[in-house]
Amino acid sequence: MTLAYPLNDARVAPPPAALTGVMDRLGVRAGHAKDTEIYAQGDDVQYLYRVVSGVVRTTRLTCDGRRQVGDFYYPGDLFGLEPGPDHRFAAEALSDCVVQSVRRTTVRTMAGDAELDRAILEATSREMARLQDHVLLLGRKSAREKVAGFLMQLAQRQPGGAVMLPMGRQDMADYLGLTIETVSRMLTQLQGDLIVEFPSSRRFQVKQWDALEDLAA
Amino acid sequence: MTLAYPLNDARVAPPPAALTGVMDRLGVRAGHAKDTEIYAQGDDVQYLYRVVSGVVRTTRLTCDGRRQVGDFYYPGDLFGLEPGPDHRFAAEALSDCVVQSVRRTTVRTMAGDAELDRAILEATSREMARLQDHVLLLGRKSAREKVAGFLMQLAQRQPGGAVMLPMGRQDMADYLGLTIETVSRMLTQLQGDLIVEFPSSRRFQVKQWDALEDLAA
DNA sequence: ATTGGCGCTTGACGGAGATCAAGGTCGCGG
DNA sequence: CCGCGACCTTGATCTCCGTCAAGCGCCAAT
Repeated sequence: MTLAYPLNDARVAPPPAALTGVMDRLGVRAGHAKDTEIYAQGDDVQYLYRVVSGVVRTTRLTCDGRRQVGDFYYPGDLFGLEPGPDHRFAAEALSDCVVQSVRRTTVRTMAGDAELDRAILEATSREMARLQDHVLLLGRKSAREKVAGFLMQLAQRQPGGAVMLPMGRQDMADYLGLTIETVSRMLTQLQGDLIVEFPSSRRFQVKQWDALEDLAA
Repeated sequence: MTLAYPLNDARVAPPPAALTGVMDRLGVRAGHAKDTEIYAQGDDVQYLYRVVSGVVRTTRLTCDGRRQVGDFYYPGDLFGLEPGPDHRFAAEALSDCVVQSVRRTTVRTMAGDAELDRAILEATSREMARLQDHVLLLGRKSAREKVAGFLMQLAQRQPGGAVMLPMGRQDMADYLGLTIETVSRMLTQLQGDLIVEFPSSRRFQVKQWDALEDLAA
């Protein structure tokens, strides 16, 4: 029995081969301008999507206007994998981006091969792992830990020197269950502790990986 | 496009037929005493489980001892449906309980029928819906709203008059990302507002369903 | 170069919820 | 019936983070 859960590679690993194959062959490309909706909260779940370029975020709005960001999707990531008949989260273009999509029914009829069913299951499972991590993050972590954990996730995706932050402070805040002010304060604090360095507000570099890992807990 | 998300029936609906069939035929029953582990965090994912009697909780521990409760499972519910090769949450008997299990590999070889694959997918999807709701709950709700929402969930499961609370205050707190004191205060507050009534600490009755729904948002 | 606007940071302050510390209640074994 | 222990509630205080309000830096349009 392990007790430490330092990193979740669900976020890094590529999607299952069977799905990328279908996407490659049948995916229809469409461009989406920054901050436009790809599908809305409440829409029927009909398509399966893949990011080609740019970044996508999923969000959910409560009736009184509070916003929760579900996740961010990068080139190569699948999204729109939702269980129910309708989308509980909306998907929006975080930046100008290109997205491929195929009808779910197409995917299903292409199947019969359990191969593809299993691939969807695997992709869904990966989505679940993200959600589980998100639950722990939101439920039991301090602001500082949340922000540190978030930066670590990003840095894992873009290994090497400088890491880009495609999203603004508000998106981070809504992902972490914080306010922009708190996010900003934690960032300057982490920078003050020489754990991370921000040459500009949308770009950073990890200075002490071990300290960041410790914090993210 | 709908904006309000009052209730999630994922929690109420029965599991897919194909799986209950396999469980009925092949499930091996085992008793578990209160507060004992059914599987541990980090264990290999090998079985699929179903609650026969009693209640099960899933929990995750951070290295520094903070605890997050994943969910509570009632008779008829499937659990142990986790994506990765190892369990990220442990499962424990909340009360003395009886649990049925089948090997995943058994389930898989029984398949080939896509029927069963789809059933697992559906069950997994339902699990995801729970997680999505949990994320919203933890990220963007006040203590009062969290507790109200929790009570509503329970009441939906056990329609009719008195609702039992199988779990203690600590388990509620760890599910909601709060402390026992805060949970307790919110309960007395909700009772003071005549929204709900506690004849004893482990049993309650909803007095104003509409007010409770409003609160849960 | 000037201006305006937007996104980010910073400060001062207040409040929701955590922490610390007693009690209270209930159920069980003696 | 009594007493012990686990669980729950309640109160006092503290602290982290949210709120409110400037101020700053950067880019784009005039």
